[in-house]
Amino acid sequence: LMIDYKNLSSLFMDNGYKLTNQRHAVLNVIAENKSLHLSVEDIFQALNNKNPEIGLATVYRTIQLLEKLRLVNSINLDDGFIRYQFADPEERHQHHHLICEKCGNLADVQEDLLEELERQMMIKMKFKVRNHSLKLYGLCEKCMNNS
Amino acid sequence: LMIDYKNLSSLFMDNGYKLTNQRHAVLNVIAENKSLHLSVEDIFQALNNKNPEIGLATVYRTIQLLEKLRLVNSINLDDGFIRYQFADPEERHQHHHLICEKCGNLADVQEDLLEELERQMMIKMKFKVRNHSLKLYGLCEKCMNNS
DNA sequence: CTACTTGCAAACGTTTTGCATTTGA
DNA sequence: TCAAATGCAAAACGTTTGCAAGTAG
Repeated sequence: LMIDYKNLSSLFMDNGYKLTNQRHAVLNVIAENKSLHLSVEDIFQALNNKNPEIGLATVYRTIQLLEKLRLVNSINLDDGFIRYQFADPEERHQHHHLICEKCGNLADVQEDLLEELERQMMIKMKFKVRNHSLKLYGLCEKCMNNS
Repeated sequence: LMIDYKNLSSLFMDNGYKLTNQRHAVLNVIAENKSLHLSVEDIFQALNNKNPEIGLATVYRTIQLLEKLRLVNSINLDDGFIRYQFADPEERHQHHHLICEKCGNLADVQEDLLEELERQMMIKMKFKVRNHSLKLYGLCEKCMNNS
C-alpha cells in the first residue's frame, strides 16, 4: 500500500469519516491490483476470501467514498459495470485507456497527452479543463497482427 | 432531415431491416434536435405528442439499430442515462464533449483534436485507434466568471 | 405471404436505500 | 458514549426480453 495507516487514517478523519476495517480491506484489494480494473463484484469476490463478513452494499458505499477521497478512479466501459483502479495521489491526471475492439483487452496510457488540447479548449471554447476521460477504441498489437 | 426517405429506406433495406413508421419517427426526433443530447426517456416523451402509440421498448430497440447503422452516436455521462445525438454521416469522428462541473452544461467540440495523439498511440503503444470517446470536465465560461 | 417488427408486461442486473444493529474514536 | 458505519433484504432504476399480434415489402 502506497499510504501508511497513519496517513490514511488522517485522510479519513480530516474529511469526517472513520477508517473502518471494511474500508481498509476494500482499499487493500484495489491497491494490491493496481494494474487491474475491478468491478464491484470483483472486489466483493476478492474480499470473500479474507473478509467474508463484508456486505456488498458496504463495498458500493466504500467505493463511492474512496472515489470522493480521490483514492480510486473509475472507468465505465459501457458493459454494465463500472470499474475501479487505484489512483496514485502523485499522478495529476486520470490516465487514458486503450480498448481493443477485437479481444477486449484494456490497457492504460500513463503519459498525459492532452495538455496542449486542454490549452486549446481554454483559448477556443473558454472552457477550463479540470479533469478528463479519454477512451481510445481500436486494435491492439496482437489483434492487428492476427487479422 | 439530412437523408431523404429513399436513401434512408435503402440504408435500412440494404442491411436487412425495414423502415417502419416507428423507426422513422424516432430518427426524426433525434434529427430535429441535433444540438441536444437526448435520453431514451426524452425521445419517448417527445414522441408521445405525435406518436403516442410507440412503446418504450421500441424506442430502445430502434436506438440500438440506429447506432448500428451509424445514424446516431451515444454519450454516457455516468448519470444513469445513455444519451443520443444525430450522427452526421459526413463527420469522420465522434466529437468531443465539454461538461461543466458547476452548471452541468454539455457542449460539443466539432473539431477533431486527437489526430496527433492517435498517431502517437500507434508509434508508442502499437495500438491502431479506430474510434474515441473524450469527455472534458471543468468550468464553462459562464461559471468561470461567476466564481 | 411471411419474416420482421411491435407493444405490453414481466424479467433482468446493477446499484441504492431503509432500518435495526454494531462500532470506531 | 453516540454519531457514523454496517449487513441484510427489499426497492429502485434503466434496460432487455418473451410472446402474441401486427405490418412492411
